[in-house]
Formats: sequence, C-alpha cells, structure tokens
Amino acid sequence: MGFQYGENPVMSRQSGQQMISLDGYSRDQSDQHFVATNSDFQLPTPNYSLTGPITGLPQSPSFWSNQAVTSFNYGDQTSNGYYASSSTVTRNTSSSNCLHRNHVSDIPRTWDPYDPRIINNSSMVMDQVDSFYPTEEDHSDVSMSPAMSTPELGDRSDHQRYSHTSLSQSPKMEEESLPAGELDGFNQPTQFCLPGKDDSDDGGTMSREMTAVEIDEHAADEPYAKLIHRALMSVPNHSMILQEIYQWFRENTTKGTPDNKGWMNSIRHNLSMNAAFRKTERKIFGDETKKSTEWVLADFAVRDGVQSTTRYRKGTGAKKGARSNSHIRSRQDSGRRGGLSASKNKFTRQRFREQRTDTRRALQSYDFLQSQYQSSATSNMGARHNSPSTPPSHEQMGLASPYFNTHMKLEPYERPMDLISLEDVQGAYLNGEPVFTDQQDGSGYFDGLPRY
DNA sequence: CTATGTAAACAAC
DNA sequence: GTTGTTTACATAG
Repeated sequence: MGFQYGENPVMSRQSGQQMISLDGYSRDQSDQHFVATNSDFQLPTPNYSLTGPITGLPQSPSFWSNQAVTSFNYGDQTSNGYYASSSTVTRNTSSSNCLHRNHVSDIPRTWDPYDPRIINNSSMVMDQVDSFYPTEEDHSDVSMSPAMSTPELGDRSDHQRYSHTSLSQSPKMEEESLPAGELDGFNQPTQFCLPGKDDSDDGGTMSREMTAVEIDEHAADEPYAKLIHRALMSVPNHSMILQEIYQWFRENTTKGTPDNKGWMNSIRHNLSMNAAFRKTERKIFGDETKKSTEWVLADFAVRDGVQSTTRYRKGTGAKKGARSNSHIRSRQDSGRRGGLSASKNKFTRQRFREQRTDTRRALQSYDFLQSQYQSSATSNMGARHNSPSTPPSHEQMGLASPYFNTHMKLEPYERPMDLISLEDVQGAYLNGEPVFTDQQDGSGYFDGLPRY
C-alpha cells in the first residue's frame, strides 16, 4: 500500500489514460491528484497534488464508478424515493473561476486506514481537480438556494472547499467498458441533465431538464436522512464531524435555522438511527491526544444512497393515540436505555479497535452482511419493503445498537465483486468468540451484549 | 400503515 | 454545553 500520511506529493501518472471523474469530464490521468496531508503540509502551487498510489477495491470498481455516475444526479431514486446523490454545490462550476489553495493545513479530514477502498490494492485514484476553492463569483453562482447564503455565516465550511474534489474510476474500468450502473445490479438514475459546462467536451450543449435552483429547492426540502447523505457525499471521504454537518445544513437547507435547536436534534437522531451513517473515531494526525468523532457514510450508502431512517426504528413503538399518563415515565426509561446503550457502544468500540485490523475489514464484507441477512430473515416477522437495497441494520453489521428493527424484511444483497468473501474471514475469533455466526442469540456479535 | 419530524430523557464527556 | 442513543408521539399521506 503506497498511500501514507505525511508523504510528499507524488504525481501518479500513466500517460494517455483517460479517466472519468465526478464532474463528468474525462481527463488525463496526470490530472489526478489525491490530497492527503498532515497538518503542516504545504502544497505547491498550482498543483497541490498528492497522489497515492491510491488504492481501491481490487476487483470491482463499482463503488467508484457509481461515484462517477451519480455525482451529478439527483434522480437516483430508489423504490422509496431515496437518492444516491452527491453535493448540491459541485456542479456547474468552472474550474477557471476557482482559486487555488496553497495549503491544506486546515483540512481535518482523515482517511480511514481501514477503509477497504484504501487498504486494498488496486489502481483506484482519487481525483482532485484544480478547482479547490471557489471564488466569490463562483460561489455566488452556486449559491442559489436562500439557505445557502445565510447571512450570519461569513465563512466557508469545509464542504465548500472540498466541493470540487471528485473521485475517478480507474483506467481499468474504462478499458473494460463496464457501464457503471450495471455492475452491481442496481438501477441507475434517470439523469436530470444538469447544466453543461461551456468548455466541456460537448461544447456546453449538454441538455438540462431541471434548473439548479429547482434542484436546490427540492433538495432543501428533503428529509434529514437524505440531506445528511448529501452532505457526506459532498466531501471526498464522505466523512464529517457533527458540527460540519450542522454547518452544511445551515448553508444548504432550510432546516438549519438559528431559531431553534430541534433540527440539530433531528440530525443527531438520524445519524444515530440510520445505518447509512457510521460513527468513526480517529486521532488527529500530528496530535495523537486529540480525537475527532466523525460520521462517515457506510459503503452501501455511498453506492446506493440512504434508506428511510424509519426502517431502523423498532416496530414495537407506541401507536398513534396510545398516549397515557405513563409516557413521561417511559420516556425516562428510554432515556436511560439510550444512555446505557451509548455507554455500551463506547465500550464495544474500544474493544473493537483493539482487534479491528482484520475483523473490521471483514465487517465491511457484504458476504458477511449477506449471511447475516439470510439468517436474520428466518426470524423475520414484519412485512416491509422489497427494495433490493435494504441496508443492513447496525445489529446485522455486528454493532451493538439494540435499537434497530429486528423485524426488518431482509433481502440478500447483490454481491458486489469488490468484497471479501466469507471464506476469507471464516475462523475469525474475537475475544474467544466467533465473529461470524448465524446464531441469533447475540453470541456471535462483537460485543457479546444481549439484544433486546 | 409507513415516513418523517420533533421532543425529550439520559449517559458520557 | 455537546454528543450520541433511544423511545414516544404527532402528523402527513
């Protein structure tokens, strides 16, 4: 693995190979840059490129290729209306209008060393276009929704600085000429044909069916889960700390008003409840004493979008009109359970980190998820959705949340090609317990904690 | 009924 | 005070 923190920038170049990037324009691979830096690193101008070799998934580029396909589409709707989409501010932005950043010292983003996209060996390249920092003109151009020009916010948040980063599919993909959307069996979106760029290859003739304003208005009204997904998709590693998510909402949605704090509560609620959002704790490079908690999109969410947070709620909740005098008491109970669970999860994570090098990779295996799906489906009691993209619950992912609906209808995933086989992780034990099991009594879970 | 938003309790920091 | 987890409840469709 050639990618390390703190390395000096190295150009990755294989001449003559065209790539497809998030902005939809092919470019020579010599343009492909990948920013990874410690806090003191000074990028040269004008090319502050820092490149891997960035590694990705060894066999299937579906993850990345979907990036390329979906990045400008808000039409990637799943059966229940969720999108696999990307930033609201990256499109229609000419790189010529953008300032070059001379340094990235304030880039807090970290790259999960356990992310299979990184630890696996392949020719994936992350693309850093040279339009890293939009100018005011450019900014005004893309700030079309009222919420995006919230006056109290004079500063740009990180997502805007990153808004011109993109991911590229590998040259290998190109050679294989695989339509990205057909790789994993998921339907690809109907493209909204966002505005073309005048200096693009098609001469700016790309058609459009929906104005950016319309999309922004539409997007600003989306449910929290979608918006959070959109926020996380707008940054290269799909990772934000909570405050960044707040800031994104302030700037990109109508929900982030200063009047009340309820929307923050809702964001936290969705982050906790939806398996598309995973919490990671990482040390800040250069200062091992500091830790940042970041929310990162699960792989399936990057690829397929988010599902309704409702789907992760327990099915046995109070029914409408079931209010009683005891609801305050029960709420206190729920709060206690919430707190205890938070505590347990913290403990679990601490244990987990100690031995996660292999097992974490295995956790992200869809084979693992699929096996859990199938076994869980045997006890499935509820009739829910038939979406092929039903995400795993935390419980199915081996995490410790007791919250997630155990009655979800579960369908096996279409097995992507890029994932570790179950055979690869059989025999894995954690603290003397098998990591992978069909048992439903919790004995096979990482935490060994009881399920509710 | 589901999807969604919201309030709130609580624990941990 | 912030963050994260969880339940309860209201409302729209």
